[in-house]
Amino acid sequence: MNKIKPVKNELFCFNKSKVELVKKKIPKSETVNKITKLFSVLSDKTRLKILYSISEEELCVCDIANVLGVSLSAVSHQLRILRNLDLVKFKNEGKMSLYSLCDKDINRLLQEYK
Amino acid sequence: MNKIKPVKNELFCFNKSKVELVKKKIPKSETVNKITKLFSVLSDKTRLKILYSISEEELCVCDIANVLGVSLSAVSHQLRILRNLDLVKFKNEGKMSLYSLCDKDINRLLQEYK
DNA sequence: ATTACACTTGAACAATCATTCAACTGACAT
DNA sequence: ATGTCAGTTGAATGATTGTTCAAGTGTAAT
Repeated sequence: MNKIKPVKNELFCFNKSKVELVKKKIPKSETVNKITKLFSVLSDKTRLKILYSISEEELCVCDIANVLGVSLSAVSHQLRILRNLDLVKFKNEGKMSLYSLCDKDINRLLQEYK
Repeated sequence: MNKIKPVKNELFCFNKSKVELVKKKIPKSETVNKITKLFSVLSDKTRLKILYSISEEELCVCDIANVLGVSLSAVSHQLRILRNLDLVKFKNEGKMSLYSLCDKDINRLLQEYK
């Protein structure tokens, strides 16, 4: 109690040579960004379930909403995010939009962790 | 403008039999939770870089902080999250804590997306 | 005992994000 | 042309989350 610690306690210790070596093993920031972005998209329950839903057959937005039990709007918002990452594709059929998975790697990943 | 739409616009369309079929293909909610939790942990740059740093050799917290260029405190907070998911293990050596990866699957995943 | 060191931890803050609501668009049927 | 249907979109809101700051451990050396 009442100890005084005037200086920021963020200082160095470290094994400099080891640190320099390890630094080289970290992927470049562009790669790190891409990976975290992908995992971030996969880290939401609604989006993950959407991907499972359309992994084998294409579905309209309304069907997806019914499968998941969430609102149309919520699904549509999440589909946009999935589209932005090129994880899903869609085609218009009459008034409906039919969505399907368009990334084989993702499908493999999904099946692997199921 | 000024159109009046009194009712909620969340209503049904859907191919009922298809919906019921697809519902069965979605992993049970416990599984979905586990998967999203894992991906969520992997979706942060700091945590991802920590995992890359200690994927081959164990490091003390301070060295990790120096590798990433972030504060000790930030690293420590993130290490706790990684510990909670059993992705990393650590041992005390004198005053230092040496952290290392303890999940082979994760290491494979990291290398695969690098 | 005291001090320094290598962390850990809780509270606070700002930023990000998922969902809802309401309005809008574009296609189709009448 | 009007209305309905399937979906999109923007704004608002509440929740979650990453970092910082400050204080607190526990170990080891003096």
